Amino acid sequence: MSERGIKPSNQPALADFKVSVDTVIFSVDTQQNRVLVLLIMRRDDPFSGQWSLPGTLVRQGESLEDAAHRVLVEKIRVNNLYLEQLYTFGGPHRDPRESPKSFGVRYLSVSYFALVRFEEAQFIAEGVSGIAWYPVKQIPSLAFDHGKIIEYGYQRLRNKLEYSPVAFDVLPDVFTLSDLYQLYTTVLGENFSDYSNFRTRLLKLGFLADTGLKASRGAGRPASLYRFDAEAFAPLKDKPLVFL
Amino acid sequence: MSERGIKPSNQPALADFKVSVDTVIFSVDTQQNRVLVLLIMRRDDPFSGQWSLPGTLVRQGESLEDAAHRVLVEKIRVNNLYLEQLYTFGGPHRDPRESPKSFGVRYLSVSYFALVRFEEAQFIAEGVSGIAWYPVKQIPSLAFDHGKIIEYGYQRLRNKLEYSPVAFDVLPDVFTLSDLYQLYTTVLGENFSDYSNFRTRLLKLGFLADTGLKASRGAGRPASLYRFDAEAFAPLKDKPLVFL
DNA sequence: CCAAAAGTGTTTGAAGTACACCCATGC
DNA sequence: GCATGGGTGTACTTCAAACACTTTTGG
Repeated sequence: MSERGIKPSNQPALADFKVSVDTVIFSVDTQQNRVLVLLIMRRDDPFSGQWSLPGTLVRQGESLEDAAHRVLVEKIRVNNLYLEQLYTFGGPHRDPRESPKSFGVRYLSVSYFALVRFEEAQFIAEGVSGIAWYPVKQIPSLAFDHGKIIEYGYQRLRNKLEYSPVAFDVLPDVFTLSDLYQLYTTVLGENFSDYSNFRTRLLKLGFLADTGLKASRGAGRPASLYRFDAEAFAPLKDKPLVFL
Repeated sequence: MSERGIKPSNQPALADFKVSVDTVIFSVDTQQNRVLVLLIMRRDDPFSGQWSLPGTLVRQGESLEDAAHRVLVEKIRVNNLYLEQLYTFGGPHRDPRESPKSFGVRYLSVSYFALVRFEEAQFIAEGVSGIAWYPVKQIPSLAFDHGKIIEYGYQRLRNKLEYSPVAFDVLPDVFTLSDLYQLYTTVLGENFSDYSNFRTRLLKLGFLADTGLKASRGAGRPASLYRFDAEAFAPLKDKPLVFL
């Protein structure tokens, strides 16, 4: 922002960019203990036939968030998800289209981080070809630097779980405390806390409302169903709230 | 990244971008209890004559970090600072140069967050006109959306202080425990902890090495000088380390 | 000797850790 | 009744908050 719009001829040439918005969409299958990422099979060059993150190039008059939402709604048909900006990858040579033939155009990617409820997740990829959920532990080789973006996003997911209520964007509206615990162990690993202590701490925080309903799942005592109470949580926002 | 390089005519037009890198550089004057931001007076349009963040437009073949460093080294002559990416602001109409006349070119800003030691900070702005340190509490009206970027950066600074050792990127190599405490109160406010408790906690963490030297500053008992021991800190990296 | 700044110690209560144990259901 | 998963309680330890007190300097 410190150079002139019309550049004097003695100034080095500015780079021209196309900007893509690529989103790492996570979902968690607590039953099978897996964190999932939504991938899309590319149909066009470059990297045609390879898996990649869902994304698009930003159009005229469109904001970054708009572009992200456009892909989510039009292409993947996802609504109501948690979305936040992740990181911007902008080095040269990250896109093979950056050849001299294309007049030196650079491709920059603003990545986003998103979470979907697993219930909704299931029928997103269903039947449609060229779109699939992959476990984070088994991501195939991806187009561009999308592998790196996923790693970065996964790191963010683990961090966020510890100090923010993102868990409730992944869980269904109504859930049991073991669902919640399962989610945490799936993402964070086994050794973060004892179930009993996790339970007491979370309930003491006071933003889990008991619905009075019970969930009976095969054998064992039926579990109480809880709902996340956003209002009760509000005062705790910005506090150094620790779930771990 | 999901559209073709050569767009079919039935596709909506992609936006063309220039990308700027703008850096919020913080320093902390613990003596005067002030957090400072480095600002630059713009000489060119748009916003000529207004204060702004140091930044530049990315050139051909240059990475984002490269561009950030170029400004820091060439224009501001700062070396050895902590630097990390902050956020990317890319909505349309954030730059007045985005007129129809300029063929719809958009301006996107990737912002960075940086910290300088106050010792070095002082002589950066010294004598040179059009460059100055402003207390965060008294930032004037800025060019573009730079005011918003600073707010975002200041938030980051406060967060980072609580869980990462950025303090030692701001303090001199060798410092007293009250220097450290001063830094924290300056940024976080008075009520975060008692000096005596702060002291015990920090020393117990074990990454502050006593140099054996003493600092005598006027009246009062001389203070021990400490040095940040990066090796001793390494194992604590990524841990939910809390300074607060 | 007194003020100023650095550094130590003690008391108290809250919170986390690691368990052992009781409860309700399906088969 | 017994295996299975849900839920409660307790003893132990660690840690943070508050504050009183000692030490070393300059004047």
